[in-house]
Amino acid sequence: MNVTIKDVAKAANVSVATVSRVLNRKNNVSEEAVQAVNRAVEELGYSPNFLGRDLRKSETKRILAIIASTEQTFYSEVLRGMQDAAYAEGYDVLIATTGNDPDHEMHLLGMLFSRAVDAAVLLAPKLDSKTIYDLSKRYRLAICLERLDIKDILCVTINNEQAGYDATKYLIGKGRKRIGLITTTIRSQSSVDRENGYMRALKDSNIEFDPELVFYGDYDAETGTRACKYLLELKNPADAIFSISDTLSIGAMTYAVQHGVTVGKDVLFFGFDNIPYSHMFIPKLSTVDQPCYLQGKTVAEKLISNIRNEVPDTGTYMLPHSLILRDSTGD
Amino acid sequence: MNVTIKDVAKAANVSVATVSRVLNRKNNVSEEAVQAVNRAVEELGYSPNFLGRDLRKSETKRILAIIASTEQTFYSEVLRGMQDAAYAEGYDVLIATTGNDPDHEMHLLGMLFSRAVDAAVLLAPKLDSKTIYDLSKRYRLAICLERLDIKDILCVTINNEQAGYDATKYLIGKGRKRIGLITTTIRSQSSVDRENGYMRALKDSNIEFDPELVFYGDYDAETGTRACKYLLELKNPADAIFSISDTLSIGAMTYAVQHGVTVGKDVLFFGFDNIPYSHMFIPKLSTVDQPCYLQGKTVAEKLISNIRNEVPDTGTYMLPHSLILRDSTGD
DNA sequence: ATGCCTATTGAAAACGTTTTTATTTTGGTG
DNA sequence: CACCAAAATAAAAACGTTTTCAATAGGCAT
Repeated sequence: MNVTIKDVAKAANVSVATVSRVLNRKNNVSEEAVQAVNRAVEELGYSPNFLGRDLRKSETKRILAIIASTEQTFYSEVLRGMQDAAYAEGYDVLIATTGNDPDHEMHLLGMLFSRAVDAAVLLAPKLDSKTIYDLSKRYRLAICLERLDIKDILCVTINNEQAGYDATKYLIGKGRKRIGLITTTIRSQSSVDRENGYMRALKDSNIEFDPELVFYGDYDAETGTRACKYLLELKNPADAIFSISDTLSIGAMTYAVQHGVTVGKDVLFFGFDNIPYSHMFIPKLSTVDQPCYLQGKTVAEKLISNIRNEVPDTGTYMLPHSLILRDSTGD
Repeated sequence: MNVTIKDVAKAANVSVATVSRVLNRKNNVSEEAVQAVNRAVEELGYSPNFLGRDLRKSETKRILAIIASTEQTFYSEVLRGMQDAAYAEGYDVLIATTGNDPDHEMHLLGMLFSRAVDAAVLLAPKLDSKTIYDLSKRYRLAICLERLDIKDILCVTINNEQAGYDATKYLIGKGRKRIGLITTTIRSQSSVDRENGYMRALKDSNIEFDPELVFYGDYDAETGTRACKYLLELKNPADAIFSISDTLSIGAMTYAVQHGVTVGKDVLFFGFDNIPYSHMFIPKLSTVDQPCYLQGKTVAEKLISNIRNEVPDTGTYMLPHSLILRDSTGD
């Protein structure tokens, strides 16, 4: 029914081995054969079945990027970095989403066990560290944008703790003492790290930590709005708000603007991720920038070299972040 | 090196055929054998190699969604719809991005030719219609969110022409006569359709089309900002602006707000897509809502049933859109 | 002419499954 | 106890490639 390498061989009057050699640009084949095979391929409209090839070669030249959802727009640059690096090495990057469901995450990792891809990158791991760690011993697996509390697994990220510290410290430097924190109930290592940075900055400045100033919620702007309402209506309200993501900050600022609060003066806002909207929203949001493209590129490069090398690189690479200062902190 | 079905067979003291039957839950196998095999699988940590399985079965149970980039956040819901439908049928959805490059799009479709996936959905086709059409005759291929100027290929979308008409007509109904249009230089059928709808609405209301009122640019907010500046600085400036995407509208409104223009009164704005930010941005943006999740779900369902059926459904399905009226049109 | 090396080729093995076909075992019936 | 059908199993073929191995042909030095 479907045209296979055998049909091509027959049409070109050569053996399947020769066809394969031509198709894979091996050098030890006569010009004559090359012509004949190419003509036959053209004529029959043949395109090789990778299922056969992959099986034989035991490789697919594909790597899988596992993300939570395509909603968080800031994955985009990371993925582009991965694509570029992978493509340059002859690999394709496939993306799959977990919806933050550990079971689904495991299901997708099944593609790794079953050799449907050569390697995988977790960009929002929800499985427990031990599980991931064990898997990383048997398969080519890396973490990006996050880190595990277990070391010894290839990991490309930023120092989220330090970033949280830096942002909070900046607000404190502006004379703020009641600094609210908006974070998520869904725990990720990066959130925890950012929170810890926030704590350390307070401690560092002899400001007592007030649990009332922490708001836990979802990942969307609406949560930011509710959080802001809550934080500003406290008996002892917040005079600055640090969120672990720009989306939350923007939601928060929405509330502030609509309730006559002067952003950047009455209350300062600091976000995280430097998403495109953070500088489109008025007032513009101060935020922490992380090198998305570079993280993606780096993790793909290292992972692919791990595929090739016998002993894999299991290091942790923390790329530099930076503070972007805009209207929302009065800059 | 790696544990295969043979090793399991040996360990369980049965034939590979029996192992396969157990693993695939065939009924004609004794309870005894089931136990033995399961024990062996457990012991050896075996997980089947899909390259072998896929080759033999000539199917992968995976479908590929090809998008431009993960940046346009509104793909997210479409993909979720596809996932849900696919997952329910035992399929996985893989996502790959083209960056609007037709060559890369073709490269990705190679996964279809080479049987690395069972079917594919194009969500932002950049290849020419004829090429796609020809491919759709040989492989399971569908279009979503867009349509081709060639019929007779499975396609799930909305009536973009009508939607463009509706939005423009609404602005006209508000007494506007100088209606600007912000659109993209990158041509997609949906953009063209929306533009045509805009034209038809003008004609319908005996407003002469003025090419000066059309601004072509990129897909980002910054373009919207520039466009707005241009449209408001015309000798005969715009009193309403319809953009083919919310991102453009938001960029445009950013300019208006910053230059003392009262949005929803001095100038009306109408967007497209109803992205989350459209109602977070202040003022809130009036926009066209399209049923993203449903389009994704529908196309996946129909495509999978096409995989199964001998003669495929090649119909075009236009799902209903609706106008969302908010601040930016003074509602 | 003979032998040897190299370039090119074809036959066949291999990859790890599923499925078909053939064989053995089981259990029930006369 | 013999027979048969049904159930369970094993052996082998099949999927479409790549790669190994062996064989052939041709060119060159002796």
